[in-house]
Amino acid sequence: MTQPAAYINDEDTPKQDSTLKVVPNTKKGRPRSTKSKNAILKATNSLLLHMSVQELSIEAIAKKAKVGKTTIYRWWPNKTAVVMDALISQPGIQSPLPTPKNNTEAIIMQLDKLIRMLDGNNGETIAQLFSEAQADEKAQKIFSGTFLTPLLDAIEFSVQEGQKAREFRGSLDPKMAIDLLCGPIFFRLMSRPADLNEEFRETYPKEAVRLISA
Amino acid sequence: MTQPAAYINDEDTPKQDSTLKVVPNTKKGRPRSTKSKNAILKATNSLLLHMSVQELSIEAIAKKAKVGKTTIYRWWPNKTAVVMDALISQPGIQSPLPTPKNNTEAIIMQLDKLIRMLDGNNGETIAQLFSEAQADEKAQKIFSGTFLTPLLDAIEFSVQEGQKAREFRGSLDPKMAIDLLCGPIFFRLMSRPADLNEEFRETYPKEAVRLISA
DNA sequence: AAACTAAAACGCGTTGTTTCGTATTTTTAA
DNA sequence: TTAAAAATACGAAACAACGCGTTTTAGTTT
Repeated sequence: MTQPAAYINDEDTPKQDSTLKVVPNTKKGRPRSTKSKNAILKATNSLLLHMSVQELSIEAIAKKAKVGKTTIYRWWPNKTAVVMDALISQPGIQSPLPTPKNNTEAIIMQLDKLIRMLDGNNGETIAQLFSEAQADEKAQKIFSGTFLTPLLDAIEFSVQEGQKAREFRGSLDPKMAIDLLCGPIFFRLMSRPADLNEEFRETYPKEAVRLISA
Repeated sequence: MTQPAAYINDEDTPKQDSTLKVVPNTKKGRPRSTKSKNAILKATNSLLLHMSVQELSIEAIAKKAKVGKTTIYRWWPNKTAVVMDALISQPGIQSPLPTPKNNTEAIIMQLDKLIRMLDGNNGETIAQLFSEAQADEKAQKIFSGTFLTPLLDAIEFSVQEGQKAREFRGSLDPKMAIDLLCGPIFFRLMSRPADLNEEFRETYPKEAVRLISA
């Protein structure tokens, strides 16, 4: 499966990344402040309740977190990375799924989880990150690597397993299947986010999996 | 059906709009320069071949079109409106469809046309406008009013007609049908635009209409 | 006379970077 | 064992660069 973005480090195991951010690979000197890091992520989530990703500025985060801008720029390559980190640092956002009894159920559970994640304020933020990624290559890499690709890979895996097991139509291109399954969700997120509600969450996943069934 | 955005005027029939732009309602004095208008739209399209909507600035348009910024701001409320106008001013972008023999065919033709429009540079631009609309209410109004709503209304109309004629499943919520039909297209546009190619255009519309068929 | 035109300059706010003096931790060496 | 040195972190402040929408100016077209 996909690795987490390399600029996200465990507190004690810094790693290297060629494209995103150069992280010191020694342990000399003063270690970074966990307090500052947490304050930054917390401030980011707090500010995102009242403004868009685009409106959010590094300056505002620094001010709210009572932290220097330098500290932020030292640890994240850009705003997208900070916001992405803040998102996934929220408790409950990456709750594991129970074991499905077949691939149909697996798909349904994954779609249900996705819709839950996109319902509400986090959904707005993710839509804005997705948007920002359209024109900004760095943002694109971070958004894809941290969020989109892992998500789609997991679904593609279930699709392929389901095709092997003859639960799903084998003639269907897996990429097409992903678009059929996820496209409507993201489209609704971006065009009528208010309709991404409980009713949709209860009806859509079953409907969607029907579309790819054998 | 939906009206075009009111800031888009015929050369000789200026209209009023409360929200977007106040347009003079008399015919006294010097009329606006058609040359300037065309130069602005042409310069916008030209610049968009090499940069994103976000990178594009009103200043750059004015410079390229050899026009004062004042002239642009007098006739369009913001960048989104200029870009939207430039897009639809392109020849062939709003080619009328031949008369379909039933609603199934109507849907297929509409989807085919949409995919054609989104394939290539215009697709990138539309994705960027869609993105910009996520966080900017003015951009949202212009994008929806000029592009998205008319498109979706037309498809919804065909869906409902098809349901009356028992071509499509009557149990399906029309909004859901629209998401099923258009979602995958826009999702592919924003996640893997290179895959919005001829093969997709030939396979997807037929696949999609199958999903809502009775 | 009225409404337009291009061009230039304006103040404002935001951006990412750099510089500053200081704090904390590890390494070195007495 | 302990104390100085080296390394890296920290927050605050100042920086230049940029695009924004507005205003001013002087000239043009109907």
